[in-house]
Amino acid sequence: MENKLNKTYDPKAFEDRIYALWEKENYFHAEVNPEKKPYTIMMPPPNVTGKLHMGHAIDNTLQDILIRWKRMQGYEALWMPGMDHASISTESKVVEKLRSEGRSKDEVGRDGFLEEAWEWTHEYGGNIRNQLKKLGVSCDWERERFTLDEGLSKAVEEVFIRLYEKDLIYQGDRIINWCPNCGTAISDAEVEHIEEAGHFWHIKYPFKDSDEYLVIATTRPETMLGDTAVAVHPDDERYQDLVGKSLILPLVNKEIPLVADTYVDKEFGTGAVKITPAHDPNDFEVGARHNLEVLRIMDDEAKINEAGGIYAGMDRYEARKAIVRDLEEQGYLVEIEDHSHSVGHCERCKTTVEPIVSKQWFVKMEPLAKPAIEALKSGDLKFVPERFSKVYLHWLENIRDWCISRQLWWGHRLPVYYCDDCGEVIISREKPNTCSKCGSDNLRRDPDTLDTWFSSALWPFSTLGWPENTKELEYFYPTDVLVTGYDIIFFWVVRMVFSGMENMGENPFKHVLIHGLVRDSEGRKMSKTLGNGIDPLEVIDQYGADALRFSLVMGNSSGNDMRFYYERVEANRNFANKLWNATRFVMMNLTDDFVRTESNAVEDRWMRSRVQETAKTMTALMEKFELGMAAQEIYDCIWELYCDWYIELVKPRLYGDDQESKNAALTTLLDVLSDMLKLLHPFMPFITEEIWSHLPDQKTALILADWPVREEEPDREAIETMEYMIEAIRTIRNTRSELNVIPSKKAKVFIDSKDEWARTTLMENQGFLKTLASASEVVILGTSEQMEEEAVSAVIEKARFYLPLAELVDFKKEIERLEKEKTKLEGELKRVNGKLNNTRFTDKAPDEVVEAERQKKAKYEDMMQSVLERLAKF
RNA sequence: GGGCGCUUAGCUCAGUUGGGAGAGCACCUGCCUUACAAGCAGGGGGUCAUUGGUUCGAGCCCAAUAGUGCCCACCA
Repeated sequence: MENKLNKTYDPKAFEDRIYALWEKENYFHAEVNPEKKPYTIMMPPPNVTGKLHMGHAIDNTLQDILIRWKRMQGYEALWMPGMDHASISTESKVVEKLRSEGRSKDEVGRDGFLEEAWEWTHEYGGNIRNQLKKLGVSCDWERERFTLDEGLSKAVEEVFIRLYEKDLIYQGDRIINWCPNCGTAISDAEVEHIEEAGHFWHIKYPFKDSDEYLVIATTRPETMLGDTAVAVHPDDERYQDLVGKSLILPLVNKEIPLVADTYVDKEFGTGAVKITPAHDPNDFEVGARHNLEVLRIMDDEAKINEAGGIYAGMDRYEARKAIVRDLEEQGYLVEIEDHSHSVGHCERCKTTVEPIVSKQWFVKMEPLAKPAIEALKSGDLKFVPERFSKVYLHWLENIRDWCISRQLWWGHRLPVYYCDDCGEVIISREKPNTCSKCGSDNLRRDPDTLDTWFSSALWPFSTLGWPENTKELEYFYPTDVLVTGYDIIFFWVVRMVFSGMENMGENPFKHVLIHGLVRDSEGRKMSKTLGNGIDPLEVIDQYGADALRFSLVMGNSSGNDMRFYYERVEANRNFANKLWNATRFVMMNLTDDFVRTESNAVEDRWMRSRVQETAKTMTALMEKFELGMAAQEIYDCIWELYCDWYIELVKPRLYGDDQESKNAALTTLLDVLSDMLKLLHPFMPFITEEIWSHLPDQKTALILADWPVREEEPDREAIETMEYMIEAIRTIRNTRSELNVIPSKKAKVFIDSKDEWARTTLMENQGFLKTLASASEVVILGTSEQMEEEAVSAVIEKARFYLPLAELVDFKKEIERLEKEKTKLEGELKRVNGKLNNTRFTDKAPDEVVEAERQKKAKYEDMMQSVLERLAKF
């Protein structure tokens, strides 16, 4: 066995090698195994052509921590990876590529385009996979799926058909959000509302049969070309007599009616609203109630169409200018008011979306939303942190039908056929040869594809083989936890839940662990346009994946955003280095004559107890998804307890002649190190596995090791002793440091104590005072002995130390220090007594709390007495 | 308009059944102590936004206020 570690921690030297080893040994693979309990996580599939960013990094780090931990706990842990075809995103990239080659979609045709898209997918599809591997993800690559796989496509088709047969999918002319740039309909969730400074144009609409007119206000004057009515509130006295009369639509010179509808807010503006059914969702509803004509005045590129008369051919903003100008020239424009309002933008390309009436396919949401709401309310589905369930509920309770058809080619094509002879709509798994109604063979498949989220909604079961009744589905579904950012709750979490409920009859995951965004150091969202994104791969290259992972987890709480600081990564790299060197230290002392030796030394028992304590605390935290706090636990255990204390405590034994004691110390060093590596492994998988491989007698890889929680009572006596010794060492160090005594200058330590236990403990463990508190000699003062006054004193509970540092002793300073200590103790005693003298406290507070206060009081009183005795000498 | 966060040391943040305020970084002092200067030992620094309430006891629970950020929404 290679027994040497390089002198410095260099993650690049082993991270790739370790990952390759895990992969080669197939450690990430999970199989249906009736002997074990399953634990399943579905990886949110990244866009196939995407590039790893900090969002992926935090999301996958959290999942990897959970899956590695559960694997170690003995679960059959499946982490299902895969990628998303990302229709709109990929399609626009391919279109862009064609354009750069001087070609276009129409030119290459549908089949040609899909060929290009597949090529693109294969070219870039591997990138993010390899980038994820750099991060250390232990997902089951053997099971990797793609949303356009044959199996997943079949699932999509099946769900579409089943929903259609249940009347939960329908086709209709409805107002949808149209992105003129992407050239497709998008769903409500894909619209981003941004508050913008705009205007209110107040416009006169004259009555046909009189000189009177109404003033309406609009933020989108160009839509007036499609006005087919003006509406007022039925109870509005101002307009009671006018309802039913006709108005002349300015510029267009068309007659339109004045209708009454409760949708109108009497208080808002003039109380009269222009109605454009084809370009506004509310107006569409009003139009439907009053049988108004739905007049579409824009084409798919948001240019005014033929219906717009002289404005035809103009872009919507051009038309707006022209119309305002013409209104003003013709005396219809009353006023232009500044007005700030929120405007919908395409979530992907940021183009202002145009509400347009269009024939599209929709999912009827209400019946699907109900079970999803119930899943949460019954406690079957839980958000961590809990507050996000409110977001989830609010969305579901106000949900509108989901527009699922997209005018794109890259995606799952609708299993819909139209008969060009009789107009029949046929939904079919296979392309029918003839029309089921008229027998014609003049059939045409719907050119549209489905919203990408329609397929990702099925991810938790489609990846396990649904609609086939596979053994994987039976075993791994429902999954245990879904990890994702809060920005994806509407898009994905909600849709997975109702899809799971509808198709599997079971909610797809028990817990949803929500994390926040990784922001830049100034708190801004990382974005391409701002150029403030930090590339995880660069961070890994510079500091290693373990340091990055730890930085994304330690000291963070779920659901909250975090700022990214290189300083933090550096600190965590230093932590890795610390562990590396601690291991090196242990290995250096492992000589050939080492044999495992049982140990009874108090510091060994103490260290073993403390690491068990850490293991138990971490487990409890991780069960509550408190990964940030669990990380803090192991960090402190390794750095503070093991490196700063334990290693220093046992050094004399390692350098001494007592081989048995040395072996016992080494045994403890190794055992504890081994437990700590296990505990740290989910968080820092690379360095722990690498170190592990250098430890003696390891039979399996660390990734397969057991989670080191044992049924063991902590050694109370060892803990009490060591805590006392640590306090003694700290107090002496303090005093020396205040006097600027360098460690190399040793001094005698006299112990003055009436307490038998304290005297014994300090004397039995005087070695610690010698090595860690620079004591040249430790001496117990007899009861009658008087300490020379040329000594500095230090007080702890049950004992007083004298350090005879003659030339450094300054009575004035000594008195000052004692007075300071006295003041501090007075404060503590005042607080403790205040509590204990309050009968309401002693009566009502729990016994253990009162008892703890009594013990503190005894301790402070003891120390106070010691301080006063010493002061009395001067 | 509705909802949800946040406000704790100079900076970034932890602090989950209410019981003596923490970490990392930064700062100051002293150490090249044979694992580690990517280190060691020690130190300074907080009326936990404000006000009121509940409680023997509040950073934590409740109410209000202020500042700040995010999400939702069909305010023409």
